[in-house]
Amino acid sequence: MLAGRGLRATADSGYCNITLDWRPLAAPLLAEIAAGDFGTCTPTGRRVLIEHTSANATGPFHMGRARNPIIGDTLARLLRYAGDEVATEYYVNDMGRQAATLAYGLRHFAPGDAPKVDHALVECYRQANTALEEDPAAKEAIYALMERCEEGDTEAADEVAGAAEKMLAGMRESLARLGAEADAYFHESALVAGGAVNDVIERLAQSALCGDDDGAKFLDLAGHGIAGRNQRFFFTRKSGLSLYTTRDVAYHLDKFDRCDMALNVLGEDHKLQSQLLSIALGELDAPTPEAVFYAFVSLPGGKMSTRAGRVVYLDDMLDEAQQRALSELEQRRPDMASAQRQALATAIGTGALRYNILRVQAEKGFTFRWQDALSFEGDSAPFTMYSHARCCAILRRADGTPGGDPPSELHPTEEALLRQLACWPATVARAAGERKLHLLPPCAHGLAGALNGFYRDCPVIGSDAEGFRLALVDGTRRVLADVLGLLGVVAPEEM
RNA sequence: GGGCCCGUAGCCUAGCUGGAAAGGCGCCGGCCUUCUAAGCCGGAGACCCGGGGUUCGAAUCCCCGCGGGCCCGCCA
Repeated sequence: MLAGRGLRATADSGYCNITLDWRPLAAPLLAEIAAGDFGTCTPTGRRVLIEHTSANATGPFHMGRARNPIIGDTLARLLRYAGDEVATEYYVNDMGRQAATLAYGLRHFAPGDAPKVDHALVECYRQANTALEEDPAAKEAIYALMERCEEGDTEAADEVAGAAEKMLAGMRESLARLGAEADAYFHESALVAGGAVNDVIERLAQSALCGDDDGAKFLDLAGHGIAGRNQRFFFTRKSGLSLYTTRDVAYHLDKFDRCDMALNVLGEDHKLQSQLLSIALGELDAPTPEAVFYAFVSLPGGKMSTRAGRVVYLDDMLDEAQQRALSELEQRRPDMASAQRQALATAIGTGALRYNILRVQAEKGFTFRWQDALSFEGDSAPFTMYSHARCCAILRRADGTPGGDPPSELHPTEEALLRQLACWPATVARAAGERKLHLLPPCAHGLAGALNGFYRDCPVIGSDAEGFRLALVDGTRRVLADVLGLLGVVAPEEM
């Protein structure tokens, strides 16, 4: 693209700076963007299965857990854009102790009076948990329920799975609000019922690393560089029943029948578990999943704790953000129809939340503060959305057609905008290749900022370079819409 | 006790395959009769946690500390 075009090199204080002449580059670049697949890659044909969220159905999402679906969903959008065939999946833990505890709670305690089902049912779970700790009879009942599930007792399995399903229904509403519902929900109970877990146990038992401690089977991982001396990875209890990771092995074997690559979005507390999973899969000569880990979100007073009542729920955060967007719109756009205003406020609120989470590198923890989370200025989703709406406003009002030669000399803000646009494919490639979602927001912000500068200095409609500038605005609009799309943020035509 | 992650202006973050420290919030001062001011322009503010080492050159790589997070169950 650069061949035969203007390039100028200068020496400045020991550095060799190369200056591009953007004028001859402008038309080809804008034509490429207008063609519609700028930044997208050629299809790879690779089937990627992204597992995200998979939170146990024990209560509503809080902001700490909300990082998972936002990262997972965005990763899916990004890899799809970059050419992969992507499916997302939520692994539903509908057996095991927590699910059995919830089932016990539903049977013995009354739900709270919150209108949303997960918020109401968490009361049952809380009380059941207290009973589990303080009442030996309750503990016995819960463990009995759990074991009956694993032994294939369908009545018990239905009760426990049903309880999880009720709670999950509420949680899924929250995911839908975020725009981060998974494509499929895979139930852990299906693995036990189908015999897949027993297969895994039999196969692992044949491993050279297999050991036995009073009937409980384990893999001896001394040779695998696992932390701590004498590390043993148990895959059955002495009763012969499976453990969580055993079932996870079965789940991954199932996944690999359906995909070429498995990508898991996990909290950093799952690092060791994930490592054990991979070793076990390796023992079975199966592929291993790739993981994206994220650090936890804390509150100014310390970590989030449901028990201590120090939590910020995702639903409350969304309500607050959308409410705030709505009152902003009421002030700024009294002319807008109220249904449209409502829809826009929803988009702005959820967009702002997603953007704020995605801005921070996954492996860095951060402290949640309402005032930061609700800031709609500067480096935020609304900033970029607003620039997109500006592009649309210009295009809506213009009569001319986009296209044509650039002016004899590009304005610095035109050049800056072209430069931002030109970076997009490389940003996509790197973000997708390195699974670095945090590269996307700065790209959106940079593009929006460049558009705003151009908007101030370069009149479009009625200018001598109207055709060219319309093409520039339209190109910006397209790329802006794509970045926002990857972030899961609506790109509004009006704001 | 051991393992992994993080530590950059008052605050939140980028930069970390080594080569001119970047953006936002907040603060100070300007800009709406011109395509939407959720915007734009200007200013103040950082010896990049500390100490060694490698290098012509370190926020970036190595070692030792300090501070914070996470993990180390026949739980999930």
